[in-house]
Amino acid sequence: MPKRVDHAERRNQIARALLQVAGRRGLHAVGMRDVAAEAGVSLRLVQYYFETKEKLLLYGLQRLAQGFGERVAARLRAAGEGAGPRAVIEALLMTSLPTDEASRTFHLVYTSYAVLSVTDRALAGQPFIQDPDAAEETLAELLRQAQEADLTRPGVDARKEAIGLLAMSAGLGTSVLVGQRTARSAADVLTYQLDRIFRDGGAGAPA
Amino acid sequence: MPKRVDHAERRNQIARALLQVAGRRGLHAVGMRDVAAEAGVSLRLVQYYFETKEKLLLYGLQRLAQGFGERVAARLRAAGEGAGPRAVIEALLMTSLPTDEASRTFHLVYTSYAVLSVTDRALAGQPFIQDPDAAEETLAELLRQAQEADLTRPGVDARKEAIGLLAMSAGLGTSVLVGQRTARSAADVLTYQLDRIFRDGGAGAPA
DNA sequence: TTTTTGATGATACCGCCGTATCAATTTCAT
DNA sequence: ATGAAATTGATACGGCGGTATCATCAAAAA
Repeated sequence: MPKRVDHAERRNQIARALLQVAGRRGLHAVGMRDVAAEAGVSLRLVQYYFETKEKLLLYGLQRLAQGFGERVAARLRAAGEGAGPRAVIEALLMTSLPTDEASRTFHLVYTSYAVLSVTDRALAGQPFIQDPDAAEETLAELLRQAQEADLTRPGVDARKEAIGLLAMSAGLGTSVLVGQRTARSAADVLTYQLDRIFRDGGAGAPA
Repeated sequence: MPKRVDHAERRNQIARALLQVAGRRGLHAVGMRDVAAEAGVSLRLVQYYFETKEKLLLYGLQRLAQGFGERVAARLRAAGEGAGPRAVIEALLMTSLPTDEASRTFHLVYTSYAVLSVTDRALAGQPFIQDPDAAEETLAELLRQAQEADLTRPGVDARKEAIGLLAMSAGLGTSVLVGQRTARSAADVLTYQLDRIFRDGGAGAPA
């Protein structure tokens, strides 16, 4: 009968616009009108697909996390098939560092969301304990596997290392974002930690 | 001549009010009127001491960093006089974790400032590379001293560890803030790292 | 007591932002 | 073509937030 349009695709297009503007001018400075303009669409249409701004933000957050997951997966694919635990862990940690535009936006906007979630009830729900929790679990499991394969040095606590590494990469990401240090030096610090955890001879062995 | 009032004290009072409101409702939600109400003062007076909101924010940021420094110093004093390098480092790292109301506010507001500084030119200046840079330098120097005193395990890179520890404590602080983990478990992770860096037998030795 | 400074009050301007309204118009599968 | 869905347009409301104005009152030092 009528005009058929992929609803989900439109929503993603608009959410993408939201993240682009947020990455450029900061999430706090993003208005509905800005999103509409960035998406090349009328303000009315943004209201049409997301009745309220809050819903738009929520959906944007989901898309942001999803995009991050896809970038991790892509990096893993690029690392080859039977990549060892260290390569997987490296992919996970390095992807969150603000190197290119995508990861920069991710880090900035994600941090903005995190700050908002502390005080705003609407965002305080699951979205901010779900994804990081999953990452922690994944990383801890990878470290445990590495231990069983005798790839790690003695005295390594898988869970504590997982928590520490994720926190460190997040903190490093922020320092890169604010211009305190380069992405390169941040990556070096992470590599240093991995060299400490893993035995010599693995991928990306120490100098 | 006329009524004499401690100008600096009034400014601090107002700035304190700003930080209190920011810690409660988030920095993004703080208005001039809120600050005035929190300080028990008229809106007009806030304009009187800080002509513009931007100046108020800048001054608030300074006060925030200053308050943090004072809390570190206090914790050091409490740790005793001739505290070893590890105790000093612990004081530095643990103070930034959101345990009580003061440190919680510090972390939240400081992170908000950091996010803003990425996109807003007014805040993008020194204030965000100055203090963290100083902390990094201090920490690196402390680690070097510990190395010379043979208190550390072999293979420790003082600077990389300094950078890593600061980033980790910042990241852990955020995860505590958003409710992902407790301050206690975050502290455990930091202790674990210090146990790894320092030889056994120092203050706060491993179990 | 006068004079200078601190402090207040009420109020308004202006602009932005989220939201709402409603009619009009384009697009397409049937 | 026709009818349902998609999309737009113009526009407005109400609220809030930073800033400005100006007159006024209080206080304390000279």
